[in-house]
Amino acid sequence: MEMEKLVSLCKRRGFLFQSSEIYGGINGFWDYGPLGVELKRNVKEAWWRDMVSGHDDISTMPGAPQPYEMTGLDCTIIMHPQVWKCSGHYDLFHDYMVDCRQSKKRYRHDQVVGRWVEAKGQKIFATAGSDSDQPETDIERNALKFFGLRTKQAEQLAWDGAMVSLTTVDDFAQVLGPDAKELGTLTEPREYNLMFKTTVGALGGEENSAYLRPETAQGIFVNFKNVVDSSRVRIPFGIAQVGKSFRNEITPRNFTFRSREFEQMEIEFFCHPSSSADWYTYWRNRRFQWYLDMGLAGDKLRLREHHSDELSHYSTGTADIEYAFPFLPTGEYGELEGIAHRGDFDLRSHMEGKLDPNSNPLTLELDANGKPKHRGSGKDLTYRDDLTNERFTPHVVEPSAGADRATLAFLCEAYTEDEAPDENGKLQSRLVMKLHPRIAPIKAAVFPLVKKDGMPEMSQDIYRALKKKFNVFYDEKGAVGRRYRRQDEAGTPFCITVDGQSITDGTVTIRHRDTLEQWRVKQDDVVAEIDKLISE
RNA sequence: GCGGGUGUAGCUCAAUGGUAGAGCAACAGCCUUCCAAGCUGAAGACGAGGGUUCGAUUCCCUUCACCCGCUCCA
Repeated sequence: MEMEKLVSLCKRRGFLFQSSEIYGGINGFWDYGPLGVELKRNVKEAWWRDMVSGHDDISTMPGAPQPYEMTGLDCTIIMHPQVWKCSGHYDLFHDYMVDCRQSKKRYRHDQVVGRWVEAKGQKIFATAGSDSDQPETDIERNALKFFGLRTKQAEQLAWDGAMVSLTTVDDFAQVLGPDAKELGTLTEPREYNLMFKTTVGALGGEENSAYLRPETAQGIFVNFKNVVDSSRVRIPFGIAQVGKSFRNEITPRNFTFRSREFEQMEIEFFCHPSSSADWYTYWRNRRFQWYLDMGLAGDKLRLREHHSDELSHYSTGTADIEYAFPFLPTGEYGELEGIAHRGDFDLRSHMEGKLDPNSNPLTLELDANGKPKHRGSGKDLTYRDDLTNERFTPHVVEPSAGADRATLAFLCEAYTEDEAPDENGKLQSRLVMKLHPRIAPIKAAVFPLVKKDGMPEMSQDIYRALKKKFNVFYDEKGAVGRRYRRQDEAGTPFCITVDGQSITDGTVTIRHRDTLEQWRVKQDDVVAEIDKLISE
């Protein structure tokens, strides 16, 4: 399937539009149209229903170590800036970069080092990149090469001062980039802030800076104590949240796959350290099965367990659920959801302060003065099991899913071109979105076969009866075959048609989107029949 | 961020330095008793900004977006 065809269909039928399209669009932002909003809502509601509100707190789920509780949360997009400092996002997302126009390489501004040097009457700042093992040697070699000198002519280089960072240089016109042959190929340092920055308060300056969350997870961690204190949940339990997150992706691409504003469906599952590995396995398998149940099947969907050398040392497991999106090269997969065993990293970070992710065991990251780099809340986020009287910092298993990515995968999987017979029995091409009935935007369409003989009236009665429970669509215009085809493109799984026989015996036909089969049911049974068909 | 490509109606595509055409879709009617493309009618577009020109959708510059390849991806 070619991606352009799906993009075209999404726009034509109102699944997805480019954001701000009348102004030329904005890179990395997408809008859901009338059909798309229903689809995405259904995806999110199916997730919430299956993971949270429909979860059985009493029974032991297959594969789970024991019964567990699930609860929800909806927290703000803007939080205290310290949240992101302790979580590690602030440091990781905040860099000044310079690009070399000639070598196409990109460097951290503060990690490029160099020396002022003069030869042949010209003074330049020769540099070496941060990956250099011997910066002094590399700087000299680059300078010699630039001036067209041999190694034995090194005495012609008149050095001015010691090796310093590029941050001390204002005029880039005299800078020789680490991999450049000419001067002035480096761009001005640009701030790469992967978090969206905003200002709180109408008069806010820099000290009032805040960030749009790059993930929903941290809101759950900082509310962990609130939930425990207010809801009578006991460990093990999970807190779920669905909501928007924002990341300044460097290269948004591939339709909605890498968007700058996107929606996450995340669970933070809190458990005793001794059972966290079992819970990790449970969630990994549970989440994989969910996508299978929702219609992503075959070898396009896979569960990829990270190798041990990919893992943080505090994690005993991470797995990605991946889908072979049509815009990716053959054999490559894109991430739909990551399930991570995160140990006690997150709760400890918000108690103690930003932890050094390279330390083992984990310790606070300190600044140049030996003080904590980012101070934590100081609040006690440990948990006391009042049956055993044991106090511990819970471990966390995090199934983190992308709502937009899941929606996109369902759209890709559903897109089907097949053949169906026309009125003469001749096969004609057909475009059909084979969406799972649970997520289909429209559950059923109701048609009078022709617009006379009482068929519209009977159809409208059925439409109204269905509308009380489902999103259904009524259409009486044009040839019935065309109406079927329109619903096929929207992914409507069932079409109900009132024909001549309906008027005499009170039965109507139900047509199945994928098989084109039709069968008759009594008018009074239509709602129950559709309900049954959608729930299957 | 770099290189290449593409931007004309809702979609797919034409043509042109001198008022932009078509097919399909959509809309209003007509006709139709089960699987798109029957009849009639009306409607709808040169991504944005600037320049050259008497005149620019066309030539030039800038910008925005999309696609491909690199780069990046906590």
